[in-house]
Amino acid sequence: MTVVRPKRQTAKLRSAAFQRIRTDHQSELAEDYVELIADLIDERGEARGTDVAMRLGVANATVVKTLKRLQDAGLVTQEPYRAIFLTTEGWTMADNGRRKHKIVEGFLLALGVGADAARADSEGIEHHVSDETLKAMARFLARNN
Amino acid sequence: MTVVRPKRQTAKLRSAAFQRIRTDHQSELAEDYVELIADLIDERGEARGTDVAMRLGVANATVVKTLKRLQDAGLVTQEPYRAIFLTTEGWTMADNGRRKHKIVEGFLLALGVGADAARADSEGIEHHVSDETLKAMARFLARNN
DNA sequence: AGCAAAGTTTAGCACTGGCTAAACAATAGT
DNA sequence: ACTATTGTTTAGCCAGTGCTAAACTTTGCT
Repeated sequence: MTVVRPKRQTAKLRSAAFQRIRTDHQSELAEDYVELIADLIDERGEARGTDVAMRLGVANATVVKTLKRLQDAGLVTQEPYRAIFLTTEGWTMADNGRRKHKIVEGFLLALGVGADAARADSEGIEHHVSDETLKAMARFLARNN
Repeated sequence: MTVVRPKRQTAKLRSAAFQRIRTDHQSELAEDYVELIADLIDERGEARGTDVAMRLGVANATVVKTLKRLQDAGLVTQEPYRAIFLTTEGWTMADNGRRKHKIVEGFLLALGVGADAARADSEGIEHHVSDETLKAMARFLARNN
């Protein structure tokens, strides 16, 4: 049975997209946390670990552990048994995420997707949208306001 | 400092979206593998671990380990030192993924996103699109063919 | 003030998905 | 047929993200 040999040159290029997805996944969780913490602070004046756990649907202990990493990453500050704060860097990331989120969700709605699906899907899509695509969505949104 | 207390009832609902993202992530890798294996079989007649590793941009050993899991999951069959095959279930998943992929990528192109970004983004977005959103994209695509 | 309830953290486990280095198998060239 | 090259698997490491149960703080009530 004759089999075509691989073309190694093109493979490397192709893999870039997958590589981006993997690194995206790393920051994804961080963005979700930071965005959610920002929302909580805006909504209630403070963000507590339990609320984060609840909204994310994970155990308390998981949040504690993740917050430690986010703290190491310089996105968040927290004293034991206290509320969570965002650093400047954390706020930047949060605002960025929220901006993206809003565009993606609005875009889906404008496309005719129902409110529930738009909300749920935008949560996942948000992290995989390049600037270029985001601009295209914003353009569409502006045309179909 | 007065702080508004959490509303627990709504939190549970909100967390559903995040929960879906987490389960999505679990199947995401499987879908990527299976889709890629299907492509390789179609393109070259067979899929080998090395090619998968190359295209995914991942070490060979990682692929071996993952394939073992996919085999346990009933998506793939493989003998040591042999090519990889998809089970019926594997083909179903692959075809489904490729269908989705095509719609999402085509949609992004129709939206005015450049070819490179469309390809890269669709790879990531593909896994976070509900049927409803997919239908909306297909509709758009049909209108703007 | 003291104690019970509620909230938070720690400890320890499991699994996934990545890696490198070393061992092993298959293939191709002489 | 042998050997060198290439391809594949195993072994063993690490970090991330999840969990439960137990320990420890804080808070609120009498």
